[in-house]
Amino acid sequence: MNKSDALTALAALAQEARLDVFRLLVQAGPEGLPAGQLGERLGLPSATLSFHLKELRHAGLVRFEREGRSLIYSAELANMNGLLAYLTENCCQGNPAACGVGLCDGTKLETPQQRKPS
Amino acid sequence: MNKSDALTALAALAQEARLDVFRLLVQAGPEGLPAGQLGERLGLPSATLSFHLKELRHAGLVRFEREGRSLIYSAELANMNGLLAYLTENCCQGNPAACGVGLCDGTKLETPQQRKPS
DNA sequence: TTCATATCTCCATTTGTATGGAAATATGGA
DNA sequence: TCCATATTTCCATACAAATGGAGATATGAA
Repeated sequence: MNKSDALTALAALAQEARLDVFRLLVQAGPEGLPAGQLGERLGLPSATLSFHLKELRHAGLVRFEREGRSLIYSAELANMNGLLAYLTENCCQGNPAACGVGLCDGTKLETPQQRKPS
Repeated sequence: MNKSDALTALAALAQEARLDVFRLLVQAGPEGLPAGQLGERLGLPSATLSFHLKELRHAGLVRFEREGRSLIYSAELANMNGLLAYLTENCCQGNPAACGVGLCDGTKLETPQQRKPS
């Protein structure tokens, strides 16, 4: 995952309809869901849904395959993971053990350095 | 993490300067970095940097504390983790073991359902 | 071939975001 | 008190993204 891909993916997810669609597909898993069902569940007009699905595709976050008259969309989990890894890369000066692997929470550090919220 | 917070955080990260700033702070860890050093390392004019830091703050992704004349910014790692958790919530029909915990890659599924990319 | 279904593309309108110079504010030192 | 430093706020300009109706396209069934 490079910076440009990460930016495209983040921009794709930074939109309510697309975030909803993506999370629904993540939850659906590799089986995926047909476009029509996505639109129905989320209450999106077809033109709007199609626009957002295209954005998600261009961002590499979903794929589709045709099945009869339906297009079955599913999440690109590997790319999602690449994005998460990009965000957390070298967390805490490359000392991931210091703040928890994968989900870095800083709580295990010896000097928690408490700070007031801004 | 609710949807609205997730959207705000994603929108904040979907911008090159802010993504750079945030990753630098994630890497710096709880010690953080002064605003000036961020601007210097990333080549951002002060007004531009300040604008982006404000966005990141409002999104709950960074905090700051004053130290003399400098403002020391650091990443809100707990909120970052909340965002990642929100994205991967109920991955693969709530069967996280099926696709790897934390970083869900789908490779461990019994029926990988290979699909052509779109 | 003709029709119904599923989805997409086109496009005009509306809305929101990024940029950076200039001036304002806050802190600490002389 | 006055100045230098660090950072912010103000603001005009420029650019990008979301929406959804109408019509186009693709598939399968009769």
